[in-house]
Amino acid sequence: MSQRYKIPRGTYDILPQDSYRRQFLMDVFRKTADLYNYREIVTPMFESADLFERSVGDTSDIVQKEMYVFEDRKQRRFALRPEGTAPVVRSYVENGMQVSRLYYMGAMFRYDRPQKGRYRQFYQYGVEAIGSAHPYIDAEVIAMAVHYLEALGLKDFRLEINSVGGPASADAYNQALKDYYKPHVDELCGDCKNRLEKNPRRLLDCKVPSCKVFAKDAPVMLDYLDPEALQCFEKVKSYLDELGIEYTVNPQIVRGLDYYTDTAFEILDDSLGAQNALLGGGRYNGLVEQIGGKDAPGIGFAGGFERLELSMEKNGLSFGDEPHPEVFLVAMGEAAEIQTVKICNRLRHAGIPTDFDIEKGSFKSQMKAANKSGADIAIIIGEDEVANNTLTIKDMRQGTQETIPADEINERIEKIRERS
RNA sequence: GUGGCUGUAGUUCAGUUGGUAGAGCACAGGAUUGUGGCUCCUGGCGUCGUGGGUUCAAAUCCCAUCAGCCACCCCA
Repeated sequence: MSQRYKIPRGTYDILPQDSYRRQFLMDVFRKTADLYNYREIVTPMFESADLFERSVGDTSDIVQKEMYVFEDRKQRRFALRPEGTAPVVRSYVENGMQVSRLYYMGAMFRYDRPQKGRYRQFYQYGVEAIGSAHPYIDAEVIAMAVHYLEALGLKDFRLEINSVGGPASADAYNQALKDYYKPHVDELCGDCKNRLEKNPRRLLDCKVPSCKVFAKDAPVMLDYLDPEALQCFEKVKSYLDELGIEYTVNPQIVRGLDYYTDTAFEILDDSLGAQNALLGGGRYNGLVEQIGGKDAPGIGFAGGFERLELSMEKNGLSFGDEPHPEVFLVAMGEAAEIQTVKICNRLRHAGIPTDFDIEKGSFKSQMKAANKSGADIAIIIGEDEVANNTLTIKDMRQGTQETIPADEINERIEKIRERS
């Protein structure tokens, strides 16, 4: 026997019987983005590794231990994209785009240990609004995220926002944290000892009880914001209030990507388990310039479809209807088979989803197939029908049927469609 | 990268102190030779995740490995 192959770790197949669910999530996202006048952008699944190292940050976990890096045949270093913002900004710069409101959907890749809501290849939806620093845009982007979740029927999520300020306030705050934690270095866990030097903000997130004790009284980020950032944050909040969007300010939100400035936010669903972030985002006012473009502010968010599905299942929400044929043809005998092929073709070209099973032998098993297909209508074509140039139309829901002249088929189908 | 639990038919799982495998669902056919859904009947040799070890004998015990789930971590 030949080798049986297995799907790579941390990946999954979307099987045909489930694909309409993902399609539904994508359709609703597109419709929501249309409402806000955002346009889709599609970028490659891989980019220069360097792009992510510089933007996401080479001290971040994503770059340090989760990125799929490879060389091509000419020794160029590439990475499977671990996130969507850097590629979109790269395209924005490369194509000389002006003020842009963009959305995207697609696979992202991170080498991580799989668990509930976490995969190595996962699918994200996201938006980026580049070119405006107006605080309304912050609120609009957040509003769109909330709008999308509500359009799916979700309710049990909460929005948390924060501001991490610009580079100046970030430096001041990092210094304050270092000063605060320094006297307690010996009491911190190993991870936190490293964090103290590299990224003191992460200390606030530590789950180790002995470290948590200190987090409670640690300096608060908002106290170190420069006046401009603080004012901006206030405005974002008031726009959210005007839009009727509920939120809580959580000064401890720490986003794991280095390019974030000012507004940062997350939408969480606590019923999801350990991976409870439905989506997250924030401003990145220095990123465009850093990637080589003319200085321009930006803000965006990204979320994972997998977690959306978990949350929707948990709440028993609908993913729309599973596709099925409207008409299923049942043929008896060779002459009927040719008729069936022709009628099927005609119905399909008339825009009516139609099918039949050419493999099935007995009448009975064809009827079973018709039933299983979910079709509303079965059209039976047997020897009698061929001889008399008629068709038997059966309403599968009611169980009623009628034999009609073959050329009345379209109007009869129309009638039954109207009823259902 | 670390830890815990698990790995038997397409699927969900059972398998008693080691004696080389079973059920529900699904699927297929039939009861009803031109009528589905309900009911009943019939149909399962499946590398017992993989490799090695202990034993007269391993799905069952031991080791390794791979995979899944959950948690740490990180985040979507």
